[in-house]
Amino acid sequence: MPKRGMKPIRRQQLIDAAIASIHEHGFSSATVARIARKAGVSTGIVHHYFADKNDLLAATMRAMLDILRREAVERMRVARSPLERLYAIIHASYGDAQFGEEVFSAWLALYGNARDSQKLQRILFIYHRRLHSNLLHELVPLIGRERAQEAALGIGALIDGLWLRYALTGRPDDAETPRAMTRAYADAMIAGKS
Amino acid sequence: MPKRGMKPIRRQQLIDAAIASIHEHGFSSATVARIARKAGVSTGIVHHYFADKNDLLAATMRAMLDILRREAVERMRVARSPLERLYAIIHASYGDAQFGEEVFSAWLALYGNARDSQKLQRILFIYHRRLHSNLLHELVPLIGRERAQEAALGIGALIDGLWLRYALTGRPDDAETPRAMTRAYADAMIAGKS
DNA sequence: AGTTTTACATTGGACGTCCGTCCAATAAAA
DNA sequence: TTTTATTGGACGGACGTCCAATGTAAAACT
Repeated sequence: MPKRGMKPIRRQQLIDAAIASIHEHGFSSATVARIARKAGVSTGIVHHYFADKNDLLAATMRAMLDILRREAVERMRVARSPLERLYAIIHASYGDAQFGEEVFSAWLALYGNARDSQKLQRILFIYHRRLHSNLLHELVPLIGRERAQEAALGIGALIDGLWLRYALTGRPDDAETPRAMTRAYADAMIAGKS
Repeated sequence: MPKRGMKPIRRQQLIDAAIASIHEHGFSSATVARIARKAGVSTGIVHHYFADKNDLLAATMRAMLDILRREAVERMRVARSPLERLYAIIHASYGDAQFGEEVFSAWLALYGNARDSQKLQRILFIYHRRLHSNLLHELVPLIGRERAQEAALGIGALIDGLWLRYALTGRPDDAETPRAMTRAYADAMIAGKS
């Protein structure tokens, strides 16, 4: 069975299995054995492709962020104005790819357990900084640097908050409602006084 | 040393210790032994006052929600109009008592690990339902039932989102900024068309 | 008031379980 | 023959839970 160049395939399989496991039984029940079994491989293989369990978890989180990033880049490429690019970021933040229920709970679980590991904390910090920076970049030409700061904070928070609500109530099929609400909030922040 | 009626005292001590432990070393490192040691008691006592570890965790979460609830009730008692009561809910949601860094990370950790336990999930669900219901009750007389639904969802989400940001960046000293932003959002939702 | 009894508080370690990690062995492709 | 992929179990450690033993304050009794 063994062929060469299995590395990227197995890594992806294990990442997918990790997401599914966290979703099904929760973070603390997502053991190496369970993840391996769900991926259809033995437990030993995990440590052949990842340094340890935490490394797999970090890779899982990075993979989720990468989906998000790629979708945002793609959508911003075709946008032609700051407002359009702002909408693109908002649209991508509720991207279909990550609007699956599985990715939801996995993301949330890693959120809650980030304090355990320096690595996870760092990845999370990068996500926040990038989202804020992207929002800020489009907002500044619209409303100036000062008000853009607050607007970026608010829009980012609303994205996370709506996300959280949908993650917990488990209604991942409807991505357009939170998108429209976030756009409306952005409009209000842009039009609003001070 | 043992006196009668230690039950409420020890329970509170253990709950406080649980919050502190989760904050310091993360959720998965908050073992029964560590919590007990931080409370200054032996490990056995934990199972004398709580059914098991999960029961202690659930009680911890309930205690945090109770602080929130009491503060909201207190503030709404003196409010005289729907808008004032809406502001009271918003104010209480960033209450000083729970704006401590410790409570922050504990809350977040329990969020992320809610899927493990039916109990935690239920408590979290109750919190969301209550917040939404309270917001809705004050919004309906202002903008009608239909638009109130969306406004309540958005305000609740913004509260959670801003909370999350402050929890992760760890800046618990400034409670007034998120309050003002949430009030501004509420104003926009009330004034806005659609 | 002094003594006994009762009920509770508390300890600290034993027990069984489960987990992450490691490793020797095997198998297949190059 | 060499390299890579993969297995499955062994190992040590950590954790939650349980329990027998001990100490003490309060109540009951004489």
